[in-house]
Amino acid sequence: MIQTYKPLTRVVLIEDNNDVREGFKEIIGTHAEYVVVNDYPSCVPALKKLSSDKPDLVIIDLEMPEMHGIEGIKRIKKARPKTVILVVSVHEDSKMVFDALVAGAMGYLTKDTDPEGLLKALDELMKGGAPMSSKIASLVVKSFQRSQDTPLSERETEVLALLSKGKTYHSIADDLFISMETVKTHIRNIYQKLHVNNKTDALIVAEKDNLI
Amino acid sequence: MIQTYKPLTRVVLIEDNNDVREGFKEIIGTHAEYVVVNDYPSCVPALKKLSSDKPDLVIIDLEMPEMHGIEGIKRIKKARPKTVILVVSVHEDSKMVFDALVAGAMGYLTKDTDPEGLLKALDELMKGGAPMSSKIASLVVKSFQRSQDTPLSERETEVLALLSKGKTYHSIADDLFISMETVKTHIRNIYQKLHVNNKTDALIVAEKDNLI
DNA sequence: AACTTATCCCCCATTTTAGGGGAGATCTAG
DNA sequence: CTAGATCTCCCCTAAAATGGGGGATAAGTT
Repeated sequence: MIQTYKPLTRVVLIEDNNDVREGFKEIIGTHAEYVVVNDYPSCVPALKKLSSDKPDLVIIDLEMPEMHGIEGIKRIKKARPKTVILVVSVHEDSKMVFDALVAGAMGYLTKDTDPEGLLKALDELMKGGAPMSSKIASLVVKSFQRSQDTPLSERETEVLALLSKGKTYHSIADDLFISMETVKTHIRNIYQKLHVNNKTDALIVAEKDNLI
Repeated sequence: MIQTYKPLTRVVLIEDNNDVREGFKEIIGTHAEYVVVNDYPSCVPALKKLSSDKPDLVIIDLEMPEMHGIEGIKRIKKARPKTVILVVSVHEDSKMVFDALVAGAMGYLTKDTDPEGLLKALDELMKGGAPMSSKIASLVVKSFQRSQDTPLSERETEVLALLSKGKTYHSIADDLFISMETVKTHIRNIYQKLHVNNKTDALIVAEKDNLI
């Protein structure tokens, strides 16, 4: 019998805790479509073996010795851009989550995920989805939403948003169909309300307070 | 018997297709924790009744007559910031999705979602999650990731990223511990590579090509 | 050897920004 | 109805920032 139909998904695990790693291996082993080709306690050996392991999917922890998982994700994506990466971490703080996604992770589970949840996430990933634990998903969605209590008026917010895209007063004026003088006035008022006196500081405050 | 424990979650439906709306009503009616206090074929009447409906959760379509769902979301969030909003739409294009999330939606389902999926999403929302169909989730996650094939070097990308935050050459130099002259050189090279000759255009290209 | 990258320097003109003044129209809230 | 906020526009001026041109050196890669 010739097996050409549906090749197995090659999985690599990178997780420094031996028990957790073995647990993952066992869980994934129960699923017929996945094969764990290798597992490592650190990114360093995993990166060395990338070209022979040829993983379709990497499950990676973040807090690990030798090399941080975020750095590992970057290097894996650089070497093999098509590899799908799933983070399994205890961290639920936004910086860690966003850094991981920016680095190239497509999914992010917290460690309290149960076996079924893990397998479901793998299936979700392989069909092009982006599985996330609920806290992670809400972090991500909230990152799109701006603060509801802003000192700025709607028009000012609009001007600040264009300013943040690197537009000059002149092009903001064109975009909003108003004169450059009006743009200047808005910006002066914005600076006053945000207690700053230049563009850079205004954008730092805007970023911090989620005004745009 | 005094009922103080676990008040029902008040749900409002806004969906112009009568069949779909009735379907949702029926599905949600099967769940003991939710009560559909009202349902509307348009945002306009829904907004008028907001203060008496007092919804904890609004399920809303996007393409509707009289007022677009995005605008409806904005107004609902403005009037009742704590209301949780779930979009159920056929649209899977990124602009629509991001506009909805920016406007204040916490979840986004496509219309092929089955009844169990809908109820699961509601539960997820009420415990602070952000349920999304898998295509939507992957759109959202991908929005964090930058293009893998950039003409820019790592350092140049770094400089461009700081430029995009509104930093001046001087503060970029400080941030990267290099001289301002070096920053200028990097920026000149960036402009050449991106075929532009000013900051605004560079950032437009960067945005379009996902370089930062 | 040629190329890319990252770093730094000079000169110079133009563009952009910021701060000061004021003013009229509209709208909202007290 | 009045006071405040918002949005619009104008004048003047000076400082800050940008961009374009010319280099150069050192490290690293192909």
